[in-house]
Amino acid sequence: MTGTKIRNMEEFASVSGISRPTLSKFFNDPSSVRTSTRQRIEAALEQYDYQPNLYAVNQNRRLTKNIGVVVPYLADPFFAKIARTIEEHIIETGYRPVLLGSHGSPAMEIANLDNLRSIKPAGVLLAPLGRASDHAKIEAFCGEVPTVLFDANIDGIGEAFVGSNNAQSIGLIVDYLCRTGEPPCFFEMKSPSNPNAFKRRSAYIAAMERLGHSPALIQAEGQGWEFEEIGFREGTRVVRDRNLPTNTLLCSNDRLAIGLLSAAFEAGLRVGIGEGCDLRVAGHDDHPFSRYTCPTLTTVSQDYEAIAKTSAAILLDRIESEETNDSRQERLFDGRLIMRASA
Amino acid sequence: MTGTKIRNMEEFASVSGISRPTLSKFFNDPSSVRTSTRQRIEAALEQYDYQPNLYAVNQNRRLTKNIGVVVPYLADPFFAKIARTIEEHIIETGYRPVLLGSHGSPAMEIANLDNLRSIKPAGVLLAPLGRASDHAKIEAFCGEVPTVLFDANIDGIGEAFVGSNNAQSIGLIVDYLCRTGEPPCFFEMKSPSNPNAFKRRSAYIAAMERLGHSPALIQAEGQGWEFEEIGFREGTRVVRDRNLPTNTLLCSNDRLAIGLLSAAFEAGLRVGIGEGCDLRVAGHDDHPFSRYTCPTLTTVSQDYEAIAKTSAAILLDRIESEETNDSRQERLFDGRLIMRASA
DNA sequence: TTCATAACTTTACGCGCGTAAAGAATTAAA
DNA sequence: TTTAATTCTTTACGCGCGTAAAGTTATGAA
Repeated sequence: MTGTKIRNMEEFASVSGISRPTLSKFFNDPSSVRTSTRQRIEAALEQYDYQPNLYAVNQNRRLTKNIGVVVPYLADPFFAKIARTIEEHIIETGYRPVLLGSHGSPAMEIANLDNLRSIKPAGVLLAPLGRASDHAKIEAFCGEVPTVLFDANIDGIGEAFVGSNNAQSIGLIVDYLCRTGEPPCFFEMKSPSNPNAFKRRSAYIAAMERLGHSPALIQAEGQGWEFEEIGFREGTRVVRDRNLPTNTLLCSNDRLAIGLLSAAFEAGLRVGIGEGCDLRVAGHDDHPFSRYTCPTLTTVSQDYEAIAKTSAAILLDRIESEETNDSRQERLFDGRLIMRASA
Repeated sequence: MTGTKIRNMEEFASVSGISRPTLSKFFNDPSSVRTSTRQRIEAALEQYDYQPNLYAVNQNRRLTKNIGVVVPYLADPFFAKIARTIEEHIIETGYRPVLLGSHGSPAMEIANLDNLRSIKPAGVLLAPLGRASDHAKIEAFCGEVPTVLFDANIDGIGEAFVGSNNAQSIGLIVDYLCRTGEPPCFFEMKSPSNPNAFKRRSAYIAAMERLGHSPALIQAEGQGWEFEEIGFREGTRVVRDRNLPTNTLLCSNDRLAIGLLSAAFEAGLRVGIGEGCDLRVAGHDDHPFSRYTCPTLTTVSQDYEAIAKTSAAILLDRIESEETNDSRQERLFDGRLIMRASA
């Protein structure tokens, strides 16, 4: 890149001594040209500053190298982290990730998909909002664009689903809590927007019954994605009323637990496993902030890496094999117990 | 949208009875055609499902309607929030935001700018990493694409800078802390990557001297963007050594404070303003999680909304007036004291 | 050396749209 | 009603690249 700017592929062809069709092949897939030719082109690229015009390229390709990544809420570090991991895997394979957040709004989720449609993505990785999502429109989108769902499942929609094995992970922490103290009651939202929440509730009930305990649910009012706020509000109420059936609370997710811990702290309750503690609190997800709560939060970590890697791999496989799938696979990954100070 | 799919503008012209050049004008700027014509087109758009091919459109335009938004770290809720606010303002004005995070890596920051270059953005809003950034390459980029910096300034680079008035906001909280208890010492990173950190340090020193106190700095070792971890580590050390010059700590940002609070909690120190408290801790930024720390964190909130709105407005103004600016303006917004329980 | 094959060059067309130019139709003002 | 200004239609070209077809050159095995 000695600075000489090249305006188009024609011009680059003349300065590099390679014909334009060959250059076109090269830019689409460097390995599709002879090694000696590739080296000549790469040498020329060192000298001249040229890259194909993205818009001209994509206009003539039926499907682009873009891959949409849509998550419910980008300001949630959990989704920011998993989205980032997915992005890395996509880039490695030579595709271009396009990251979009829906900010908890079903309308924006659909708007994001519409926006993606206009950039003709090769495929989309979608973590849907869940119950609030416009299922019909998402299904229509999946009919047009190869889409793999992750994190939250919608039955039958998309090429595949990749997520956490809530039955296993909740079972894991229920076992742990029962083994080390009083059986937990389950702290969740009354009308959660995420399908995982329902799975976790069922998994909690099943685990409790398996161990011969009777399940108990504490359900917080509130809508939307301000989970900490909801956890704090309901936590304050629970602590004030002091009519808990047990001293152990298992939260449906870490963000609720963060709010709950804050409420317990304000009320002067000691949370933890030691002597003199009033309450045990556990979460689920291993949220990035759960290491810094007071006390640090015992939780179950999802296998981010595996979920990100697998969902990207399945999508790319579907894209490159071009086969319309008949078998919609569901891949679930086990959680891992993260023991900290809160339970 | 009765479902009849239209393949291109030509086809839409024939079914709508409007000539293609007029349609082209309409899609570029609906107000550029007569009202009656616009209504006929809009009526046709209701019936037929058509939208111009994004790639064909942008190929022929010198500059697109894309606006890049680059932040240092998308997994930081602070940046996620301000980026979101900026996105909203951009969408309102009919442009398309393209959100990119640099994940703390200067190389990725440059890669993001290179990626943006290839989509020919009309302009870019950039919150640079700061000291670690490749200033030369950023400057070169700003020479090609109208760029407004926000959050972190790099002297002389870009069309403008929009950020917080650190002198004011730090002064504000130093005043408050001195008024209500012991003068604070300043808790920060020894080699911070963000230019705001230096401004805040200077502002702290200036405020202390103005009030006749001698400033004291506590500088945490550590690199990168894991501020909570760094705050926790250094916090643990500080608490263990117990050689603080004062019982009040002002943290350079909330994420350091979150780590510090966690360390204080683990060490059994009582943080807060009441009787029997060992320590007061304050932060800066009003991080989304600072409402849920234990105790809740007293801090200074940045004026997200104004920073987002103003930086977007200045950029759009520059884009639409097409004038190469000679006067690089810097706009700073005052912070607001958020009094909570920690100080 | 011979020859089949792979890889290349040359030529040419098309993608969907921006946009310029010239003439026709509409609108608003006189 | 006449006239001038807008706004439209028609026609045509170009953007930068994908890609097909036919001919040419390079490659490597026999």
